[in-house]
Amino acid sequence: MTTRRDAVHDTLRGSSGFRSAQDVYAEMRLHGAKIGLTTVYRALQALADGGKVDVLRTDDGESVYRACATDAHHHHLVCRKCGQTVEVAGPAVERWAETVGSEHGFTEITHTVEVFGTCSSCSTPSRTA
Amino acid sequence: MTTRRDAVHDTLRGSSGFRSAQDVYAEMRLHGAKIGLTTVYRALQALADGGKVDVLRTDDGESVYRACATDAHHHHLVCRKCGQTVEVAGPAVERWAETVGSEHGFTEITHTVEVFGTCSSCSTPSRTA
DNA sequence: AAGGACTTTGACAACCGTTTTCATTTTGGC
DNA sequence: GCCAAAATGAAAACGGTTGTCAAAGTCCTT
Repeated sequence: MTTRRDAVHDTLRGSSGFRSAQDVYAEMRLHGAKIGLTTVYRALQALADGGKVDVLRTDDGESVYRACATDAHHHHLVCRKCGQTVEVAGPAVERWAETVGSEHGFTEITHTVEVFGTCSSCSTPSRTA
Repeated sequence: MTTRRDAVHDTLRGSSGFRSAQDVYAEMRLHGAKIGLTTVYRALQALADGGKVDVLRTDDGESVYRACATDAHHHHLVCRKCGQTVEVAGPAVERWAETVGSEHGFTEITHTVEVFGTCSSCSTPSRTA
């Protein structure tokens, strides 16, 4: 059954940012779910393989996952403080990547584009109190 | 002394693609260098911190390094077969990232952009014999 | 319902790249 | 030559991730 996998997917949907496998595991346990870390990893991989969630790597090599609102190709604008993420399209970037690639004789072009910044909530100094 | 660090830097310069710390270490040992893995890691970090080399993460979480021809901000077009890398500029992308970020109220925008493809040498089928 | 084959699960160990530790060596200054 | 500070590197520690494998669950057939 895919019950566990769905549970993992649901947990991910409950968050607006990217979460690590261990985050998801911890949260599920907090909410009383009976699930093992191994299963969370497997569910996340399956979800990622099926294009149900997006994956990216943090600077320290951790894989983080996020349930995307759309199946279409898109990129992310991630707040480096709170992790809040906005899905953004970048047609211009897609074209640029293709162009740059073919100019140099490369084929089967793919690309990774992620934008980081500090969101308005986090950039308001007096908001931390 | 920075002798070891220079040696690491030189080794990196001898390659046209991104190399992992362990790759660099292995190659240096092959060429008879007396150096420890720890030192290679430290040298690579120092080089990266000083902006002397570019770092990125492979899909499996390994850090790979490359000696850049320029200190200026640029991106990479990497062959997914042989690793050959071309440095590319993308002013349009820089602007796009800024625009997208500020449209959503984000500040201090940074971005990661890498383009992957198959280079002309690697895409020629009969070249493998 | 019972039996059996196949799948899923999860505790735990193994992995692997990376970082830390710490004793030793090297370097530079006096 | 001597001492203090920095660099080195072997080995241990670390941390996220993956593999192992036996136990549990599921589904189909009888």
